[in-house]
Amino acid sequence: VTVALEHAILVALRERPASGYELARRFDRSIGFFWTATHQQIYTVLRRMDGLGWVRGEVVAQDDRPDKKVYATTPDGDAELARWLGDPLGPQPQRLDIGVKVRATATGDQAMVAAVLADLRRQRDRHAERLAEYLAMEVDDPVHGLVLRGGVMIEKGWLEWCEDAIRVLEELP
Amino acid sequence: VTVALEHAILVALRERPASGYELARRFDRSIGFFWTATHQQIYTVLRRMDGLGWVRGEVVAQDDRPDKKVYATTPDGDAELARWLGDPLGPQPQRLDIGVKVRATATGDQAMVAAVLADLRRQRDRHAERLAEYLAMEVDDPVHGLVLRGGVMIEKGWLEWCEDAIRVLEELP
DNA sequence: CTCATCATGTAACCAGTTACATGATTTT
DNA sequence: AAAATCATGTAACTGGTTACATGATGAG
Repeated sequence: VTVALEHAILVALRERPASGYELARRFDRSIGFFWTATHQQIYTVLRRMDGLGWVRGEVVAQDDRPDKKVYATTPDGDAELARWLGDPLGPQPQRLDIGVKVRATATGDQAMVAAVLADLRRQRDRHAERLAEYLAMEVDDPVHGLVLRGGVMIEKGWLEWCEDAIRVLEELP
Repeated sequence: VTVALEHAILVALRERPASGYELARRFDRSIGFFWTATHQQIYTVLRRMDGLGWVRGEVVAQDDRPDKKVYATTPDGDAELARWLGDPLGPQPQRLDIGVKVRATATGDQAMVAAVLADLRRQRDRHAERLAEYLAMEVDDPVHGLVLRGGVMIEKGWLEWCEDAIRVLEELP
């Protein structure tokens, strides 16, 4: 295993043991800055990790809600995480749809430019929204602050770039 | 088809017709800012696109080198590109290994912090390198300039964040 | 009684990666 | 003769997405 959801889950479970359902919600928030995952995938991977002995799940009965299976990391899981941390990361693959779209306008007609402009405006608004969300968050832990600043940096960068792109495409021909 | 390599290839072929081999090299450079692809994948996808009628390949004999198959977009391919451009992009999935690694240090021991620091320094150097590369490039086309500024923005942002992260992790406990 | 939330899964599919393979031509 | 570059592919695998499915519990 080189790099996958497994390690993100190990990190999350070390912060606090959780059920698949709870993990899925945490992957929509803080951890989701850097990694997203659906509940289907999380359940599947948790079972595999249990089989590998990296985590151990325990059924917890609940009165007011359906029962849940709470997972925690094992020493083997911690060892695997340490191994992965020591493994240097390769170059991150870039995959940016909006960049491809913008590039298409270099040889595109009026209609294509208009379509990309519409998408750029949507994208700009989305980044502005997320930036506002991040700026409203407060954290005490220095590492979480660092992670948050990463999110702010990304959103701010893209927001400015979208505005730049809109300006360029509007004044194109 | 919602969003995939196909559209990046259509954009590239509209800029200039090319063989699979040539495309693969262009995906290592300019287009690679926003999309990467191996030659294996490119050949496979080109054949499928030929089957769909989005591109048409023509064998070109060469004296000094092996023959090649040069592809160009067709009207159907252009139509498919226009359709995709009009289709609003969904939220881009974030997947950032280094962010997961940094977050692991929040509950990690000394050895884990040291491992992540080492990776952060490697990552920082890589971003600095790429930033220098981008800053050395010159373009005339306004759209290509825009795309290049996007690359600069990303690299600069990550470079600063890596430095931030190194500072935080060094002064941690 | 119905809807929202909590909770857990299976199955089919797809895009992309990795490993393997072949052959022409040019340069050293 | 060997190595580098140009050129094109196939096959197996894997991580992740999408669609489908079920059931408990509590709130209105």
